[in-house]
Amino acid sequence: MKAPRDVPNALLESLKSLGLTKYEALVYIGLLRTAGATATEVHEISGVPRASVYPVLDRLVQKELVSVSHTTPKRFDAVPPDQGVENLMRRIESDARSAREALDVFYREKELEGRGDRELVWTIYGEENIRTRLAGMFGSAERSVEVLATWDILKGSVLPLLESAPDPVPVDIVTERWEGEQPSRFRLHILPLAGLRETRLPTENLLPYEQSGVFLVDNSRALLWMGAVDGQPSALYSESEGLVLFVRRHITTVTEWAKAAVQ
Amino acid sequence: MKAPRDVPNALLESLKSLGLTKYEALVYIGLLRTAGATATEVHEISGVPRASVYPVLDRLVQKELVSVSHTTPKRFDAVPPDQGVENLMRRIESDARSAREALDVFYREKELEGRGDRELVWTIYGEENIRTRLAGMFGSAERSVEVLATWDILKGSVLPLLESAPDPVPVDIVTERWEGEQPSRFRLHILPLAGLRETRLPTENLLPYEQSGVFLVDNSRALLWMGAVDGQPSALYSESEGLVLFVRRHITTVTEWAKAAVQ
DNA sequence: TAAATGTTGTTGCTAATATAACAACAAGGT
DNA sequence: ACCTTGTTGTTATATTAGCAACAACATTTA
Repeated sequence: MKAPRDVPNALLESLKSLGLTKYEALVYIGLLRTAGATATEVHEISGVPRASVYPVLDRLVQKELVSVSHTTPKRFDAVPPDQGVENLMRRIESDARSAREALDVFYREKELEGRGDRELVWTIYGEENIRTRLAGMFGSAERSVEVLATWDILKGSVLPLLESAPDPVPVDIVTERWEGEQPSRFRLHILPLAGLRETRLPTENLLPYEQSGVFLVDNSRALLWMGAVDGQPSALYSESEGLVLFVRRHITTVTEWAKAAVQ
Repeated sequence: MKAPRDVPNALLESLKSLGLTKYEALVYIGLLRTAGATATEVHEISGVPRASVYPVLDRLVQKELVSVSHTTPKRFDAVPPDQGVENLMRRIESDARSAREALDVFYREKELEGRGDRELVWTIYGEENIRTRLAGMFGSAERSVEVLATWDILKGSVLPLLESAPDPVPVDIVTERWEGEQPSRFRLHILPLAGLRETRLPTENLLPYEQSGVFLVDNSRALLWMGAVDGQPSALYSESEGLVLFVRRHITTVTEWAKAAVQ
C-alpha cells in the first residue's frame, strides 16, 4: 500500500482557502493518487484517522469532489483536479456575488451622506486600489489634470486611465522620456534628465524614485504614488489644502527646472 | 453614533468563505457604512470589542479591504464592495491556480497505472461532473455511441457534448421528440409516445422519468443519468459487464417497441 | 501648573467554537 | 472465531472571539 507521503504545506493552505479542511485536503489528495479506494485504504493513504475518514468523505461527496461506488464496501474516487477545483470555485464565486450585492446595500447608504474626509490623508494599499482611485479622480476632473511620474509607471498603469478624463479638461504630463508617438490629447513635458545630470541642479531630487509619481486634479485632489515599499505598492490620497499645495508647488518647481535646463 | 445594527447571517457566511473571519466581516461592513472612522468608532459601529479592532483592522489593510489615514488617531475607510470583493477573489483565484497545478502532479501519477475500476459502479454527483464524464466517454468512442434519453436532457445538457464524438463512429439517439432540424450526423429514432399510450404496451415504463437517460459507448461503458434526486442530479457510471449488458438490453428493447408501435 | 479625566493603542489572559484524533463497539462477512 | 466496515461518543488541539488592565498621550479642570 502506498505511504501517506507528505503533502506540501503550501498546497494545504491553498485548498484551505478554497474551503477545505486539512483532512478534506489530505483525503482528496490521497484519492487523486489511487483509483477506487475503500474507506480503510483512504485512511492508509492519507494518514487521516480511520474513524474521521467517513464524515470527511461524506463532505467531499457533498462538495462534488469525489464519487462513490455502489459496492460493499463502498469505494471512492476523486474527481480530476481541474473539474474539482472548478466545482469549489463555483461555490465561492456564487458567495462572492451574493456578498457583493449585500455589501452594496450598506455601501449605498453612506454615499448619500457627504464625505467628511476633506482634511485627511489616506493611505491606499495595492495597485488595483490605487488605479481605481486614480480612475475616479481623472473621470471626475472638471478643470485640470496634472501628472508628474516616471515613465515606467505611466506606461504600465496610468496612461489607460487618463483616457477617462473628460475631453475639454487639459491634461499635463511631466515625465523623463516617452516611447511611441506623442499623443496630441495630452500636453507633454519631457525632462531631459541626461542633460540635467551635467548641470549643478539637484537632479537626484527631480525624479529620484523608480515607480513613483504625483497626480493633481482640479488643484484640489492629490495622489502620491509611493511605489512598492514592502511588496505591494501604496499611495497617499488627500483633498487637504496642505498636501494639495505641496504637490502644486512640487509640480511647478520641477517644470520650471525643466525649462531652465532646456534653455 | 450608529448602532451596531445586526448583519444578515448569510452575508457573514459568504464573507467567511471568501476568507474573512466573523470580526473581519463585521468591521468591514461597519466601515462601509461610514466615512473615515477611528478605531473606537469602528468598535462602536461594528460591535467588535475595542481591543480586537486593532489586529482586525491590520489584517483588513493587509487584505486590501480598508485604507488608513495618516492622522492621529488613525482613521480607516473601506474600499468599495466591488473592488474589495475583487481583491479577495484575486487571492483565492491565485490559490486555485496553484492548487490545480500541484494537484495535477499527484493526479498524473495515477494515470499511468491502469484503472482497476472495470467492475465497479460509480455514483457521480453534480451535473458538471456528469457532463465531464459524458464528454470523456463520447470523445474516446471507437465503435458506437448509443443514447436513450428524454428530450429535455438531450437539449439542455447532452447534444453539445455529442459533437466531440469522433466522426466515423455512428451515433444512435432514441428520444420521444425532436425540436428543430434533424441533424444528419446522428441516427434518430423518435418514439411516438402519444400513439403508444393507446396500445396495451407498458408505455409507462418506456421513458417514465423526467430528466433521465442512459448512455452506452462501444458496448463497454455505460452511464445512467438518474435526474435530480435531492437537489443536484446524480448518475451511475460503470464498465462492468453486468450493467453494460442491462443497458444494452434496455436500449434494444425500447427500440424494438418503438418499431412495433410504428408498424 | 498640577491633578483629574479621557482616549488611543498594546499586551496578555480566558472563553467559545471548530477541527482533529482516539477509543470502543455493533453489524456483517469469511 | 476472526477480521473489516461503518458508527458513535469522548478527549485533545488550534483558531477565533472576548475581556481586563495598562502605558502613552492629549484635554480638561482646579
